[in-house]
Amino acid sequence: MDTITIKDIARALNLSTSTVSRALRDSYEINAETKRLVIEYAERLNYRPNPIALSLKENRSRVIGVIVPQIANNFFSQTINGIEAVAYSRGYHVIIFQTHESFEREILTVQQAVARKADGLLISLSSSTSDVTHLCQLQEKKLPIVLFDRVSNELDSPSVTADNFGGAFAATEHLIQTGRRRIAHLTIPPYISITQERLAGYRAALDKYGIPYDESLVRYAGFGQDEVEPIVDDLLRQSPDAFFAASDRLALGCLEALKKRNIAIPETVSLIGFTNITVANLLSPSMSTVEQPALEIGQLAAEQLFNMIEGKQKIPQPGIIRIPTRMVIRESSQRSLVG
Amino acid sequence: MDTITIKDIARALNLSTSTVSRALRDSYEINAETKRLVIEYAERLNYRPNPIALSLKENRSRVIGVIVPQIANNFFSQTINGIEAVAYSRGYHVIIFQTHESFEREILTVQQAVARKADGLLISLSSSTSDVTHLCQLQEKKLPIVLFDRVSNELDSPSVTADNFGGAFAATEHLIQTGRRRIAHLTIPPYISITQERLAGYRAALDKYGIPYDESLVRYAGFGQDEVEPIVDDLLRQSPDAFFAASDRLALGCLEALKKRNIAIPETVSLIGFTNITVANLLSPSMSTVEQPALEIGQLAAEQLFNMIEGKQKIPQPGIIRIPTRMVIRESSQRSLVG
DNA sequence: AACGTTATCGGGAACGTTACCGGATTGGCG
DNA sequence: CGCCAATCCGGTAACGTTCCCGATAACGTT
Repeated sequence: MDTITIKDIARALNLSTSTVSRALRDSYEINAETKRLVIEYAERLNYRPNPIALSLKENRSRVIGVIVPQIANNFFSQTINGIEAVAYSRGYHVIIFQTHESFEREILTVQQAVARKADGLLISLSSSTSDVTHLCQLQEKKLPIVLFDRVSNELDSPSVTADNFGGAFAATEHLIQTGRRRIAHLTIPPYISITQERLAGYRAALDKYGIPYDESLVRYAGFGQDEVEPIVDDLLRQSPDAFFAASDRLALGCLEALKKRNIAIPETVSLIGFTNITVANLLSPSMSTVEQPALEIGQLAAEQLFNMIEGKQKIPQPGIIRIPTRMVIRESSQRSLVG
Repeated sequence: MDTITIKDIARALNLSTSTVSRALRDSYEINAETKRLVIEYAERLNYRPNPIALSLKENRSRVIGVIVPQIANNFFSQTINGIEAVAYSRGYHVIIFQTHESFEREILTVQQAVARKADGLLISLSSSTSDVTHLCQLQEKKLPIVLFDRVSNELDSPSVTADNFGGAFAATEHLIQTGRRRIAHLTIPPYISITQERLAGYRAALDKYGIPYDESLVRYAGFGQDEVEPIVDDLLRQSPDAFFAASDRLALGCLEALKKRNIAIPETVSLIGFTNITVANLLSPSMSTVEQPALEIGQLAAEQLFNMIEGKQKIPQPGIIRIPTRMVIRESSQRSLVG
C-alpha cells in the first residue's frame, strides 16, 4: 500500500528506475549530485528494497532452513540459538521446521524448504529416518546441506556432532571406575547415528575393562510420553547397578522412575545422562551428565553451511566435525558405599 | 537451475504460460484434455509453483514473524510450538526473531520483519521496552499484530496472556495460608506488563489477609547471568519466610542460591515459582509452581493473528484474552512445621 | 572536422506467476 | 447463410528490482 518503491522515487525525482537503482547502490556512473538527491529522498521516505523482488531476480532467498525433530527441547533450542547468531550476522534469516520425529514429515518438510527456495539446509535427522535419498537428490541439485547432531554417513555432506563416542566412553568408564559392573544403557531409536556412536563408546569402555557386553542391558526407547517407565522396569529385572541414559528426556524419565520406586541413587544404582539441561545440579540427586556444546555445534554447522553457500565451495568435503563433550560428575554417580 | 517453471511446461506442450497457469489452477475455461496434459506433465516433472514469484505478485509472503526475547527458554519454545502448529496448518511459515531483551534490537527486528513482508507479527515485548510507538506505526499501516505474554495496553491490538494476576494471587494466598507472613517477591524488570500484573496479584492477596505491603521485600532482577544471587542475599536481610519468584530463571536462581546457603526449604523459607519447567517435580526439593499454558497461549495468539490476516478483520478488537494458570503445590511450599 | 572518450542517464528485458483483455474457432439458431 | 455465443486459448502487463545495451551530450584528440 504505502510501501514505497524505486519507481516512486524515480517518478518523484523525474529519473528512471535504473538511475535510482544505481544511485542507491552507489554506482560510479551516477552524478554525485543525483546520488545525493536520490539517497536523501529515499532516506526521507524510509525506502527499503523489497527482498522478495530481489529473491526473484537473484534466484536466492537469503533464508536458510533449519530442520530439527522438535524445538521444545533444550539441546535443539540452544543449537538454533547458535545457528541464528551466525545467520543474522551474515544477513540471512532462519526458518525453522519441525519433523516431530516422523520420516514422512521430514520429507514433506524438506520439500517445503526447497519450494521456499531456501539457500541451504541445516538438518538434524528424525529418529525414524533410515534412508536419506531425499537428501541425496537435493545435493545433486547443488543445494548446500549440512547435517548436525543426528547425522548420516550415507550423505556426502559436512556434519557437525558432539563427540558421542568419546562422551559415552567417558561416562561408561566413569561408572566402571566407581565400581559398577552391570551398566544398563537406555538409548534412543537405533537408526540414528548418535545412537550407534554412543553405543560403540559404551561397548568400548566395557571392553577396556574386560566386562562382557550384555545385550539385555541395552534398551531403545521411542519418543512417546510414557515409554520410559516400563522400559526402566524391564531393565531393573536385569538387576543393573548403573544407568547410562543417552538423552535429556531419557535421563529425566529414568530419574523419575527410579525415584518413584524408591531406588536409592547412587547407592543402589548410579545414573549419568547425556544431556543439556541446565538444572541438572538442582535435581535430587543432582545428576551427572555428559554435556554437549549445543551452541557451538549450531554455530559451527551454520558456518559450514555459509562456506558452501557463499564460498561457492560446491564440492562439500564430507568430513565430520566432532566437538568434545564435557563430563560433569554430580551426586547421581558417586562411588557407592556398598561397591 | 533445474527447477522447472510454468514456462518450461508451456514450451514443452506448445502452450502459452497463461494456459498452463489456468490449467494448473483448474480454470473452467481450459479444455479437460489440455488440463490433463498439463497436470500430468507438471506432476511428472515435479513442478512446484515458485512462492517468491507469488509473493511478489500478490504482495504477501505467507510468512508470519514471531518476535520473542529469546528462544532458549522453555516458555517461549513451547509457545512457538503452539504458533507453528497453527501456522503450518494454515499454509503459513514462521520466521522467528530474538530481541535478547534489548529495545534497540526489538526495533531493528521489527523493521526486518516488515521489510521481509511478513503478513503479520506475533510479539512478546522485550523487558527493556517501555515505548511501543514503533508498533503503533505499523498498526496504522494495517499490519496485523498480536501481542502475547509480554503485552502492552498502549497498543490497540489483541493480546493473549496467562492470567498473571490470578496466578500471582493464588500463589501468594497459598503461601499465606501455609503460615507465611513475610513473603518476598523476586520479579523481572518493571516495564513489562506481566510484572505489573503479578505484582498486583501479590499485593491483592496480601491485602485480603491484612498483611501490609512492604516494598523492601520486592526486588527486580535483570537478565544477567549472576544477578540473582546477590539479590537473594539482599532479600534475606529482610528475613523473609517465603519467596515468590516470577519466572523460570528467577525461581531456579532462587532455589540454587538458597540451597547454597543451606537455608532449609520449606522449613525456613518456602518457595513457589511462576514457571514452565517440566522438571520442577524432580528438583530438590520439588518446586511448587504456577504453570502457564504456553502451548495454548501460542495457539490462541496465532489464531487471533490469522483472523486478522485472512478475515481481513482490519479493525482489531483490542481485547486481552487471559488464560487461567494452574498452581501445582510441591515440597518447596509445604506448611512449615515451625509456623 | 571527424572521430573517440567520458560522464550521465534512460529503455527494456528478465526473474515466475497471474489477471485482464482480446482473438480464433466452432456450433447453433434464426 | 449469416450472426452470435460459447469454448478455448494467447498476448501482455504487472509485481520490484537489476543489468545489459544504448543514447546523448560535452569534451578532447588527431
